Amino acid sequence: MSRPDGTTGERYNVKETEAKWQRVWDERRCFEVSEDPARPKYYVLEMFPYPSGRIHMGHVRNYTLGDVVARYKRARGFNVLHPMGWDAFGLPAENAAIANNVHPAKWTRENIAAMREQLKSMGLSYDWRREVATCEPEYYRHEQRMFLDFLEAGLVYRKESWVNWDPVENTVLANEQVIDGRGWRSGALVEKRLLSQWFLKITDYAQDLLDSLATLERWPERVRLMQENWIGRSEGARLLFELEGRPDGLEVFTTRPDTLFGAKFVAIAANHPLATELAADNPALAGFVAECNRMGTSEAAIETAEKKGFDTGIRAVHPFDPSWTLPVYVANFVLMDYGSGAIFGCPAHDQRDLDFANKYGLGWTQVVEPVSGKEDVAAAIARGEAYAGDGVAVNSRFLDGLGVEEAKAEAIRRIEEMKRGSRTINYRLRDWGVSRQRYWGCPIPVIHCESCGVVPVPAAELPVVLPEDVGFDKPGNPLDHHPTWKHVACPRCGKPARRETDTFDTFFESSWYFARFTSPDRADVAFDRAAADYWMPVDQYIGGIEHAVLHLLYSRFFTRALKDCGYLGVKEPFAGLLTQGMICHETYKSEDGQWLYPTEVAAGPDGGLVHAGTGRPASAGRSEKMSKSKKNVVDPAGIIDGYGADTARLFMLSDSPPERDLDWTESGIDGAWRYVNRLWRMTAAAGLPARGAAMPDLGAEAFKVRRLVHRTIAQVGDDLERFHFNKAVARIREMTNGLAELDAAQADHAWVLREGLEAAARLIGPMMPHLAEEMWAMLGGDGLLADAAWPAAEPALLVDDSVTVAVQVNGKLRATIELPKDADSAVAERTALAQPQVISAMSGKPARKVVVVPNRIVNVVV
RNA sequence: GGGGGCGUGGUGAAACGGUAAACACAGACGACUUAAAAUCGUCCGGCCUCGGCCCUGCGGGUUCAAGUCCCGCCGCCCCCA
Repeated sequence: MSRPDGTTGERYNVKETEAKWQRVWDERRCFEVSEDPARPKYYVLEMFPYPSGRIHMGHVRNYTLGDVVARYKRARGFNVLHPMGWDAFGLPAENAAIANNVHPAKWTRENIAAMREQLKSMGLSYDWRREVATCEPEYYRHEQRMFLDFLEAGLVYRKESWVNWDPVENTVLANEQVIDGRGWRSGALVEKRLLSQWFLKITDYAQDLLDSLATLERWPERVRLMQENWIGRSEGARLLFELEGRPDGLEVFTTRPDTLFGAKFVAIAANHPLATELAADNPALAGFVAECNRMGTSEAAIETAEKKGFDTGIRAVHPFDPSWTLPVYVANFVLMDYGSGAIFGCPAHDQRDLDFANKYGLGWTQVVEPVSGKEDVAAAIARGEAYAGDGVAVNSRFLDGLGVEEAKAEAIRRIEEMKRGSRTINYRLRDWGVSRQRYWGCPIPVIHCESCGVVPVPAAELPVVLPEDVGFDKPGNPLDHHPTWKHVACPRCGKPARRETDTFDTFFESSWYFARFTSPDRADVAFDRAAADYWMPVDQYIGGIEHAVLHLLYSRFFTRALKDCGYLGVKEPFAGLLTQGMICHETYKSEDGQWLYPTEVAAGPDGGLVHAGTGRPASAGRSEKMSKSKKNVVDPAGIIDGYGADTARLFMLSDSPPERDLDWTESGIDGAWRYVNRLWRMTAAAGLPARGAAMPDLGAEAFKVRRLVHRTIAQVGDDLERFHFNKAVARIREMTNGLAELDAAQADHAWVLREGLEAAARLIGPMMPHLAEEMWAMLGGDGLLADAAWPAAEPALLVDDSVTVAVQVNGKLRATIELPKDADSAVAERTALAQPQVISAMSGKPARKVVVVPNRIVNVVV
């Protein structure tokens, strides 16, 4: 396939043209915006990138989608805010520092500069004046202030807590950063450790975060579902089991109080205070506890592990029967942070409890009888399957005969009556641990004093600037090793004290950046309230589905917290959300099974694939998400350099809907490239009448195409409103095919061709802005296309005066007929029945019924 | 195990319950060319007795009409366990 070769004349010179228009937009400050109460605002935001140093195809797709929306809304008259920035703190910078002996700050800033240039080569309509980088004190000083305000507002607390410890990264991981018991980045097996940590009270907002999901109508249903599941509200009861021979009781959480009479044991978490106490003088138990602590804290890890327990010898008294006692086990499947860290086990109706009871010979009693009576609970239990379904209480004294829900209510009522517990709502969501034992992050602005305890850094002393003179030669946190930084005087008593050396989880920075873009220059406050009130919420947020839970949930929480602390006026940050699919590519392997880059593979002489360097055979595997590890990546820089930004953008939009995965193919990009050139050639070809020339009388052919042009204008607008970019592209191509049929030598054709090309330029404007601008200039358009209004279709041309109506006999297509639009049903029926194919299909039988859907179909039933 | 989604030509995909496969990619043939590339044109789900018949993972159902709605399977993907 040919690539731009720089020749002038008949060829479209992409490089020069794209650079030219980028320069013009820049010089004329086309995309710089400010608040304008007179105009409707529209805030489009793409998830800001981590500055790894190079953009990848996922970025190209993400930012193309955002740019189409931004440019389209601008053409529609909105005051569009479209900013870009850098999620600049994080581990890779420290890893690079260790590996290459380069300071994280330098590494990050250089990466930002390189990526900024790459983004600029895409021709994105950002207001670059608003660029922020989260690693700069000008940015993070505000979040230090927020933290102090949250502290003040009671939204922050510090506690000793069991954490997921990644032994490779030497840091704490959030539960959601632990996948299958391993660190999400390092892949190392996660351990449990007890550390003093800062927590944000996201659980205070659990109910509102859940309830408000219903208001997020322009969010994908599945993202809302994922958040709902993540928050994990469950209703149940807390109840007290007294312990024989001990003054204290054991508080147990259960969602199934109706199964209390099926209880066979009580189990507590390995790090439950009672377990800790008992382990102190019981080495065997201490050993068991230690074993449990080596396991990850994730629910999945616990679920897949073999159920194990340790009998403490203590007996718990059944709340409904003082003479009935149950053994108390320490069990590895009970979570300290869920509920109260203690459960009672009902083997007949809970799978985990049954597994456990079978292992330790604890027996079972059926207390729920399935209503249908078809299922044999005893037989199922014999097979090792607990019955967790609905039914009626049995063997349960005063609960007998009640349905599961009624029995739950009655059990709770009795428990409350006895003052042994109460109804509770429990959430799976836990408070957000934000402390990280890392250097390249925002310092947590507190000071630890021997006499005063934890003292917040006074607001006037912010920001606590991350020192840059640190070394990475020792393991652990360089802030700890810094000779002077952490030594300060206590702000309260003046005695020597030390700074907190932990930094914030980097999800902290990304939880408010969207609002910072509304007033990035304000040094004194995080947000100019008027600007934030004007622009927020983000009207359309676009990014990867991988952030469906974490980033989006933290941002929703943060926005609420900021609202409650007087920073913002809204509680939901993102009114609309579009989650784009991944970019996939075929994978390749050499004959010895090594992954190969697509550029290392070539077509062999016999039609198969070969390794381009060695000529040895290679093989292609299925298309998978582009990843460095599988080498199935294509560098966007090379594509943009070779084909231009417009070609890359077009390909990103044309073949698949945005939320679906996109297969990157060489032939696909070639196809996009050919179309870019086709449009340019059609425009460059001579013979068009002057702009604004009066419309001549149009012949049938010209009129037909003109109608196509106007229909396309209308449809593309609809498609873009709904983010059906692939359909918009298809329709524009269809229109182009129509325009190509015109003969510019005929005056009426030429006139329609000019109108059609102008329309094409305007319609492709959001998608291929450079080509559009060039076409607009060639066609003699006024000013910049970037500033031009979206075209309007002539309504009269959108209605056809005749329509093709399908004729079916018994639901099978037999003929199509041309009818005047809105023809009378009787006319339609008569015409349909007169069709020879219809008559023959009816084979002489009378029509029993004729269904006429005007302008669409006639169905004859015989 | 629970929840959600998807399943349409060789491929990516279109299709308010109303003419399945628009628009592309790949492929085949032709025109232009000394030739190639580019470009332009024609064909392109299957079967076929050329009149038709069958086609949206499989099996049922609702409807005048089902890719679309309902039920049950099978397969794949995602999330949670």
